[in-house]
Amino acid sequence: MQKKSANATPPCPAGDELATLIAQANWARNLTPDELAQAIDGTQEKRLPAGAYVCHKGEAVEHWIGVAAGLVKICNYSFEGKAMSFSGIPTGGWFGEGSLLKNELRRYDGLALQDSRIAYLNRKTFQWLLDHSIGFNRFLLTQLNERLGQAFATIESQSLLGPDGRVARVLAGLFNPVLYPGFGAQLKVSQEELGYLTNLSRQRVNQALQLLAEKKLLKAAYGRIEILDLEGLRSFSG
DNA sequence: TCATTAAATTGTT
DNA sequence: AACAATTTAATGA
Repeated sequence: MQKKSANATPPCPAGDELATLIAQANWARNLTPDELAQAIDGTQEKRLPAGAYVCHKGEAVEHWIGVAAGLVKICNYSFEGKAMSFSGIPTGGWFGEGSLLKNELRRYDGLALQDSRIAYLNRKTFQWLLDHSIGFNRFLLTQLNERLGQAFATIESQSLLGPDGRVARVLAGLFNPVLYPGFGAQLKVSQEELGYLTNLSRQRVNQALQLLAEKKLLKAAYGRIEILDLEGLRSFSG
């Protein structure tokens, strides 16, 4: 895939590049010029190679994090490293506002799946925007509402669908943001991990995968899943 | 680059 | 839950 061009992490880009970046962000559209300037001023960009951590579980949350380019995997651990859920944040996505608002320690790891450019907006600026910008608040409201909706959708499908449907739905959700760039249609997920995600036994996951494979919706390989029909997975309800 | 070994993942009972 | 078979990753010549 990608040849590693050494760890030569380039220095932070010129300010105007960062400015362009912020200005194009969804949440920046409704900011006044002054607010936008503040946002840019309070943001720092880092370039991270694939495999690097964007943020760590347990650390004090000092930044709101945006994916300027690349792909970040958010890993959520429930107990001591066990049961996990994760989702992908594609280019243009911002996350971490929940922990920032609640002033709690970060509850997940963020891992760059590709070489990525990550924007860190510091807490002080975040607070300032919260206090001053209606547009910013409007964005947060929308984003939080959207997350709430997704959470409900997940809960709903968990109780309404059978085991096979749950596996299909989780996979579809997983591939949703993660699929696009250089991954083809493959995602590295073991059947055991899928078990954690769906609250099913590994054996049952295996069974579900065989069923879904029969229906030509996916192909199961060692340690990874190849999606053949994403739409079919989404609408699978058997 | 290739062979050997260890670790991880899958399929089956 | 436990076992065997298979695949990948790591190691060293």
